[in-house]
Amino acid sequence: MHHLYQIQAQIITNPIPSVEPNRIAVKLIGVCAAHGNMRHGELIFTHYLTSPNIFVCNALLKAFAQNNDWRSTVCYFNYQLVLPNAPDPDEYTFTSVLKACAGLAQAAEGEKIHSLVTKYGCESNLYVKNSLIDLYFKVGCFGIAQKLFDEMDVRDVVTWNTLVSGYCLSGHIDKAKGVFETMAEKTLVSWSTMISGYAKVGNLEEARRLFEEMPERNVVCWNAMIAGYAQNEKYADAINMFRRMQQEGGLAPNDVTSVSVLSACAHLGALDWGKWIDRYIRRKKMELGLSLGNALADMYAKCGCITEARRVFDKMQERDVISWSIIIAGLAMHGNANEAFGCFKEMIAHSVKPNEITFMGLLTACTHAGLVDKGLDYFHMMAPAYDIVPKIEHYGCVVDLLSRAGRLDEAEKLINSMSIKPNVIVWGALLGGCRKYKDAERGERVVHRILELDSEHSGSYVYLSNIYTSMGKFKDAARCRLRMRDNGVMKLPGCSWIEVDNTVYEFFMGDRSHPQSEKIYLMIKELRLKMKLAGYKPKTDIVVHSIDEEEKEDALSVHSEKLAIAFGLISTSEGTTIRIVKNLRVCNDCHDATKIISKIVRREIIVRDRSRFHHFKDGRCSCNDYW
DNA sequence: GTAGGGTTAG
Repeated sequence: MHHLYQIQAQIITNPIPSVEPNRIAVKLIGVCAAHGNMRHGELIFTHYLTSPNIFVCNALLKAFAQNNDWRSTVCYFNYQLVLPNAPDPDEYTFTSVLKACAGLAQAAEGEKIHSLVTKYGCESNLYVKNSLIDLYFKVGCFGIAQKLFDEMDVRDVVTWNTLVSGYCLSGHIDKAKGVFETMAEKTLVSWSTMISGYAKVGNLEEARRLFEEMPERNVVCWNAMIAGYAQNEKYADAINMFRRMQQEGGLAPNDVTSVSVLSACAHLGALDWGKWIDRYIRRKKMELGLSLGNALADMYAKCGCITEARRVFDKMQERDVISWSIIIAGLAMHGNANEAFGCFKEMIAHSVKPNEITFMGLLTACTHAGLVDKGLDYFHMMAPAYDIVPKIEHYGCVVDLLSRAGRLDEAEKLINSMSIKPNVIVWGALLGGCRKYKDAERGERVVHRILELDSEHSGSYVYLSNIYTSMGKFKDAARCRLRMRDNGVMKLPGCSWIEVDNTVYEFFMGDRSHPQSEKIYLMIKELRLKMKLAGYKPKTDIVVHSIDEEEKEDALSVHSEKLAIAFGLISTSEGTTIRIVKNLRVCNDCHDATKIISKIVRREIIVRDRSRFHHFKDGRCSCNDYW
């Protein structure tokens, strides 16, 4: 980048008489675009050129379009139209601006440009036609796109690819497949388009089949496959694909690959892999742009390293709403509510406008710290101050906030006053409060509302049966459980992960499938003995189905996180921090047990559950038992 | 000109 400034300075102080300034500007803008520094490219255009010609105008538009800055592309195009001495747009101009319009999915603007294409006689150009087809697909006008395609006398492979991509984007995957199969010539782009098309509709088997079948592969199709897995919650598959890419592909992962893999790591809590990518990024000196920086910060936050997340965030050159939202949500997950609020203030000071997701972060920060009124303040601030209409997720959070604090009346009133139809999650949050504060009457009412919406809501059945049991209505409780079984209701099985030596091990409740299972159970037995000596009493009252005390205790001791912790203890060296990720919320008993275990074995144990992080150390937890 | 990427309640 440095030499660019030198060249530029030289031109300004010492213009080369024989060279037209526009020619130099075209080159400079090209360099700026390649470096992603369009602020500078814009400067060259606006400040150092007295009479830009068509070449330099096109170079600018192309540069913006290349950097996905579609708004600027359209903006400068419109500017060119109204400027008195500006050159007329040509087919190069239109390809750039049509791409930008497609990116913005602006139908009205697109139609306006289409008419200009005709006016300036560029409609017979193949590039322009291909761009028009793409545009019409992206604004949802399949009919017009197909008609333009049908009317063409000459089509190239890009024309066909555009058609396939258009049908994929609009969800007409079968139509896309039909076109794809009739194509005489297929390029890497054709295959990648189909692969990502299948991935987008969740058909990973078909995506994979095409991937295995294709004659050659580049980074993009590997990325499409990895991203497909990551976006369909098959995070382990995404990472496995990434491993395979390195083993057999002979291709270097790029920033897009890293973003997908980091997202998978974040979801799995696979810190070792995440750190590996971080080192890779540094080794390859990849630029920490918005996407990559955000993905990296989010990975660290979700893997329990909030300090590291903050370090990445601070190092980023540019930060957008997403960056701020990630860091706020990260702090919230770790229970650092005040820091999250501080970050929000900082964000506003940097004049970044918060979005709905930012507020989710703030609200969860309040939930995890039990700051009810602060949460209500944020909730009521959204619409008037920031023009964000609260969505069902925000209501869910606030109902949760009120319910946990025992303000059940307010919570129920809020639900009944909602302009959106409350869903199972909102009611479920209230049900949680009813359980905690033993409000059986309200609880029954809520259960009925939930079962109206979802007859397979396992939590409701379990709750109802517990209520009946505690009231001594054993027959009702039994009937409830029977109904649950008859409806085929299954509780989501508890599952925990632990990463040891770059491998993610998965444990289910009562799991005995692990090769070291015997050792694990021996460890649990030993721990249970030591815990008893330390005065720990299992909280057996939460176990519904068994009667026998001994049996209840057994059921508790094989919760998946206990298995994962036991495995962690036998397979890592003394003093190492143990990191567990869990798909459900950690139960009361496991929470107590883990606190004591951390003291007995003198280890820090970090558990990420469904909603937050618990840092167990020396018999205490960072959540202060509020979760 | 056509393919691949980041944040969202329980």
